[in-house]
Amino acid sequence: MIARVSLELALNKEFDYVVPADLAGRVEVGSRVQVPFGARVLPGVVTAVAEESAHARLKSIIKVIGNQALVTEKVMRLARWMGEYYCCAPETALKAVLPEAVRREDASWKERLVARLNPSGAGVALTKRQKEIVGILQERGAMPLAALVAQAGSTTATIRKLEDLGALELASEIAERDPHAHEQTVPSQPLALNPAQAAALARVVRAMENKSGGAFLLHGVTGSGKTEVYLQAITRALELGGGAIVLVPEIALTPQTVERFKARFSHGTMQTRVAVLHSHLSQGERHDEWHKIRQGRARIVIGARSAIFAPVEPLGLVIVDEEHEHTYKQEEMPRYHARDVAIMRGRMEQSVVLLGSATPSMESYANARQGRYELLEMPDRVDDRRLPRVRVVDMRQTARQDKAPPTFSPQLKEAILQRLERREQTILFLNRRGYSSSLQCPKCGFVAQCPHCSISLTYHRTEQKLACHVCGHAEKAPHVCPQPKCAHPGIRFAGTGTQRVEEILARLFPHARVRRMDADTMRRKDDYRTVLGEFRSGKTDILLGTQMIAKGLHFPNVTLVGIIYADLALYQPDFRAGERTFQLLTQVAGRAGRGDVEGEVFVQAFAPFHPAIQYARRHDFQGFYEQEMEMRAQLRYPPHGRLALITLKSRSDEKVKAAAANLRQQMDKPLAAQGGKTGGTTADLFEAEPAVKPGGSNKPGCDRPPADLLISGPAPAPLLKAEGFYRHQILLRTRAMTALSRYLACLMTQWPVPPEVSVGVDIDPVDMS
DNA sequence: AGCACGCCGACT
DNA sequence: GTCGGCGTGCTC
Repeated sequence: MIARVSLELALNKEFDYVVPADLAGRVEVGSRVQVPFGARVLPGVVTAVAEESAHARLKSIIKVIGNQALVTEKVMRLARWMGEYYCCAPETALKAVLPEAVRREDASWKERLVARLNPSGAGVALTKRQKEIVGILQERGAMPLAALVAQAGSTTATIRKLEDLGALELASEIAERDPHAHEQTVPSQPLALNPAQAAALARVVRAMENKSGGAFLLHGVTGSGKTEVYLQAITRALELGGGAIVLVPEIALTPQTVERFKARFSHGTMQTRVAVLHSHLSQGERHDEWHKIRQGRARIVIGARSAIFAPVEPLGLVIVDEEHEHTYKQEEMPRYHARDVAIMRGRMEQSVVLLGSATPSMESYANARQGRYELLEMPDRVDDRRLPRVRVVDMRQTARQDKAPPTFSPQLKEAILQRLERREQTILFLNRRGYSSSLQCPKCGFVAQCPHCSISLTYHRTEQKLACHVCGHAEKAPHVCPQPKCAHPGIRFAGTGTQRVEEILARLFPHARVRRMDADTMRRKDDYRTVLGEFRSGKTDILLGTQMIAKGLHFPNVTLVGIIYADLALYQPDFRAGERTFQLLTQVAGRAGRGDVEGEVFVQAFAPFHPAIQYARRHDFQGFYEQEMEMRAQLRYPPHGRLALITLKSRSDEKVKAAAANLRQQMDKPLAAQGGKTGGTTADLFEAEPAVKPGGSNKPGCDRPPADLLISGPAPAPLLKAEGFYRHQILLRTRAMTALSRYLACLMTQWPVPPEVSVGVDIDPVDMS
């Protein structure tokens, strides 16, 4: 027998190996194996088994890793699609599908010794002390050795002695690491649904019962009870014999979220294990959680991005919560979007996919409008709670002529004071960490720049350092202007960050208990938990933070939300700036008024009439969508067609510029010279796009680019230099992405990348910088 | 990706 | 005379 193996090298090639007789029963599609390759030994995945090979002189598989195929056939298919669509080597795609902890051979089950009574050792004569120990076991049944030692106040040696006497047995058992073992969950019962929730659930359930799959977009305002719909849909999926994957953005993957799912499913008749996959797990925990799923002992998976590859089988339901979140896009190869992979996986496995958001992405909403997804609307909050009243404060009027504008407008200051008096809580949002986003010398104009990136350094006052938020470079903050000729002692802080706001708050409200929550204060694993716990119990009056406080938090006593600079993101050179601002404002505003008292939101802005701000103020998603769509259509930006972004990098600006120009030339060459056929025939993410018809000859050679391809650039990347590399980009626009992917894959094999330059292709880019 | 083999410059 | 530069090419 022969096995075709995909190695962990992006060679775009598979290699055949002989399956030795003693491994014959253990090698199947999806098995992980170790094979000789040249002078080395490499791990790989079996992608096919065959009787013979076109290749003579085959080597043999050295060994099989794990005792079952680690990649299921379905996940393998998904990986193959991913490689094609995202324009990367199939090996790269396959690698993304297994967590490091599972791929690594050494990460394995943790074993521990468990003591239990030896039934045949009843008559053994024992000392008083020994009888006590045996007594504990009689009472408790089996227990881990370590626990028994602790309980009895004894030693391992004593217990070993009892084992020798035949009174008890010690056996090695797998000790499953449960990352949430210490958490107590109180069982939760399904809540009564309001009509909108019930209607949404009914449609999802019907699709699951039909077993034909289907994609849904659940657009529910903040506080409309999306999670309860998810929970009840999962319940139904389990009843129908399927498992479920729940994707949440990494930042939302807090113990609270996980608890909500465990509370519903870890108790009572529905008792099912919930596996959790996220970046805070140790390698061992991740290994155990994954195998729990693979072995079918956990039927519900909740996790970040990569949990979409969890080997749940059969997969009944996939939920993508906060579907618009950018963290679903992986920014390294393979640059996949977990939401889109979810849609594809659902299609391949006839699973129902449910995307949920209060502020859907333009792409998903357009897909729903065009009938590719079924749209489910939940326009009201549960229990008829009102959406908070949003007031926009024009900061241009607040700013006094000669002075820089204050951080707090009188209106917001007054509102905070009111809450402090009423013992209600406030959330303040500013999407900029550090003390100030730049340090400037007022005399000579010097601004501290990162030596490796084209960006100014952020001042962090607590550590007295300047830090680059792109590459992490840090240096000591100067006290005088570092320009030798200037050395001016006064330094101006431009662009207020959360650290500085914290300082200002202490001055304005000396008695208020303020907590700051951003990447700088959330260093340790349970910082998040602690700070939120304190806020919940009322030990904190004002919670100040960045993105990470924008979503999912549910605190009934929060009646005020203040957004310090609403238009920060609007000045970014990114066509999604407006969309991002709208989403962020809506999400943050949604934190207010989740209790009995109506919530109030103050949005401070220098561009108060910008549509993103105005539509957010009126909670008008549709209105925002319509007007944003016009801009997108004019510029042919998504959802009108799709994007691919080619980025070239080099330490030398000259080299990368020349390389980019050369690549563009290559792309402009007449198509005849490139030969080959046109169009895409593989499954596309959305089939309704044949701007290019399949056909033409099947001659080897490159696929032609789609007929509607629009090429722009090369142009310097918005962030020209990052981590020491100069970057130039070529932007591609088309409605036929599959065709474009194929063309690009081929182009990349044919175009010789100049020395000291590297090229990356990003399909459906999210971060354009 | 790595590690060969392979053909031209400054060293013990 | 050798050690070593990294240019092409192969790995089942």
